[in-house]
Amino acid sequence: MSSSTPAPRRGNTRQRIQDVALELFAEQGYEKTSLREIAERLEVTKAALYYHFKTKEDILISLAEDLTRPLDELLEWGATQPRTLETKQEIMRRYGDALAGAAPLFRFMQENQATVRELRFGKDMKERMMAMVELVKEPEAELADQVRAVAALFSMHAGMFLLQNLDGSAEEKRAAVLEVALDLITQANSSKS
Amino acid sequence: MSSSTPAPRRGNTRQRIQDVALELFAEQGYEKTSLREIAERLEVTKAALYYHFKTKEDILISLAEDLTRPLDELLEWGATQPRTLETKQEIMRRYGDALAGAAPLFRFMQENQATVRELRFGKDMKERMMAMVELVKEPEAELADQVRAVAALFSMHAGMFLLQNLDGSAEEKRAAVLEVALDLITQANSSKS
Amino acid sequence: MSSSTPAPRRGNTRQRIQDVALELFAEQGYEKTSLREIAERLEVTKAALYYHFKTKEDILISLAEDLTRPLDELLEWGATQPRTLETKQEIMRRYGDALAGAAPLFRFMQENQATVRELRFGKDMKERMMAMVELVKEPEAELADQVRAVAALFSMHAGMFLLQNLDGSAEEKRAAVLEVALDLITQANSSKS
Amino acid sequence: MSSSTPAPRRGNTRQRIQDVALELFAEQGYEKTSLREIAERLEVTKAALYYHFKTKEDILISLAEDLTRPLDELLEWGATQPRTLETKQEIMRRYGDALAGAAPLFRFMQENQATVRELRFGKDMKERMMAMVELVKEPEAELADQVRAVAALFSMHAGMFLLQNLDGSAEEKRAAVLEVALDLITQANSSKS
DNA sequence: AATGAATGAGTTTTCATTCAT
DNA sequence: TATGAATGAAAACTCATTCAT
Repeated sequence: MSSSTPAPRRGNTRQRIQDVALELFAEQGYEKTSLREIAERLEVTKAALYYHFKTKEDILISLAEDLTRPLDELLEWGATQPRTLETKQEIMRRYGDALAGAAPLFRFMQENQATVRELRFGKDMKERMMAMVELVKEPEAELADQVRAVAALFSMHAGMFLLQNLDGSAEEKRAAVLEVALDLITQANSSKS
Repeated sequence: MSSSTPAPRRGNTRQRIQDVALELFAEQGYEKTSLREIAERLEVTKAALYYHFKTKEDILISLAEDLTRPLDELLEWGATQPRTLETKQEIMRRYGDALAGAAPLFRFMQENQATVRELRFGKDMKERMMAMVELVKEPEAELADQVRAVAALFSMHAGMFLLQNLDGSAEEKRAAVLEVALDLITQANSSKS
Repeated sequence: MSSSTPAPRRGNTRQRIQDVALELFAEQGYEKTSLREIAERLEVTKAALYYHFKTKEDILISLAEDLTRPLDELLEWGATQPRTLETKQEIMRRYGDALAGAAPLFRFMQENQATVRELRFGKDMKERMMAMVELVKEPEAELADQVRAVAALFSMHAGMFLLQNLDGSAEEKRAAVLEVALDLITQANSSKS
Repeated sequence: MSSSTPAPRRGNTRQRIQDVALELFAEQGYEKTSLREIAERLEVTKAALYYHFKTKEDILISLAEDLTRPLDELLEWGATQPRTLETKQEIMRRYGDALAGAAPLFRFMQENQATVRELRFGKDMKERMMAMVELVKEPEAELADQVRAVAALFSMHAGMFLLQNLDGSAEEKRAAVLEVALDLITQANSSKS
């Protein structure tokens, strides 16, 4: 009603909870992070968290949705495109963007699979990955090419945490990762089966 | 067949604890698995666990060591070999064997990274991976080729859990994964830098 | 009389915990008293104790502070007074009052020295006693007179628990103890060194 | 049968247990000292302790007896002597010797009263002290003189732990303590009632 | 004279969650 | 939009003790 950027400490608590929770979950894992810790860091009481989220798991789910949404959008978009090599490459590019845009979240999901798996969309997670693979491989690809498609996707994940230790600028690295991934996709799609 | 007494309870309890623990940790994650659960499944008391392991974490560590050992042996072996393409390929092959030999353990480590990271050899885990990368890439490889080396290794991990859903026999799949990995290594080492 | 609900459970829980804890600690010792016991006697859950005190030790510390405070006040007061015999006698009198005012606490501290010693102010306890001794003896007193000062203080402690068995009214006994203590102080300060 | 000093590591385990136990009990208190700790320091197993003592408490009792014995002997001896001032002074001297001879034990008993009290001879402990008081005071002494007798005894205890911080050689200090104690006894016995 | 393996009962502590205000 | 006070359930861990060998 008044200004477009609302008062800094008003109504944004829900968001702040998510931010802090993600930070702590990512740092120490979901189970090792207690609501007390989150509340303390926010300087509110635990009970306040319950005003905004029904359970601890709900916080996690709300976070996970932020991650799944762009992924699902990408899957939807991909489904409507022609199954050309160009489309596949574009999908990989967009996948890379999605990853980069939600890096900590992605990292967290990867490092807490055991937890996330139970989360009623953990199965989904795997299914989503399989759906991605479907989108970027040839329908009747032979095994090795399927593996290449999988490898392309996972290389991008791996890029997120192992490549930190390599030298080169972040952009250079992203570019290199993408290059390799696109390469793999190209190979996977060029067999004369 | 021979004895009739309920359970011989020989000197194998320590081993049995490790087995059950691995099974449960892998299934539900480390933090969600309580010592009570482990003890119950073994039909001993919690206190018995503490006779064999000083803490819960100690159980995990003892398991992790079973995983790290073959990896370290491979790293040592690799360090003594000539840095030829053949060696690198052999390293990948052996890496695949190590992975297959300790599959549940590996899977567990991957799905519980957040937990394992704290474990004083979590850092090491990353370092070990970096050391592996060093072994299979060219000393002065350009970024894309470094990424290829990383991708080769991670593809093998990915193989362990995403490929379950693909069809084909286990051996076929292992072979396909290896093929792609070797391919990547070969490419990574064939740049005319 | 007024309300009919089981227990008003107002904002006095913290205080009630301290009361019950002191009672039980004094009766059975700190280590032998479990939080379960305290909680049961208060008809709250163990967790409620943890709402008010971060650890069991914290309860003990909070109690100990109630004892140390008057003592420290006395030490401060003593430090500002002229070092006359009258002052010293007044210090002893006040010391006696402090003792009487916190008798169960004092008794507890005395009977649980082994525990209290670790408590980061256990050393302090001894130091405090030494500071008291400093206040009531001559600066350059010879050994025997120093001992007399010590004896004066300790007689007052002894008075608290051994004299229970003697006959005579409580006041008579307190008076007798004080008489002896003042006597000792007087002697300790009358040597023509 | 063979030599008078038996083989150093033969049959003396019981004694060694007592030594270590006393040391640890004195340092950390009885309850805080676990049998595991004692066993570890002796480099035997917990079960070995049970070969020599039926329970943990038994170890404590065996220690306590070492303390009570000289005290009881002194009480007996005192009972057979004429009730003169000289006797009383001699009792104090002997009491001082007993204290010095079993210093750590005495210290321990003092710092763990809460525990020792339950020990079926804890009551006894107090009774013993009262018996000592009886021996060194006049039968019909007035209250102040009774207090003086008590103070004399307790000064000797106090001497054991507070005087550590005073300077002067150990002998000098013992002598000073004894002087004060004898003084108090003399005063206590010189009233013209 | 001692050990290896285990137990039962307990301990302190932590956590997610609730609810009246 | 929150808080203060509490709970129930469970966790990890410890301890004294036992007993077959």
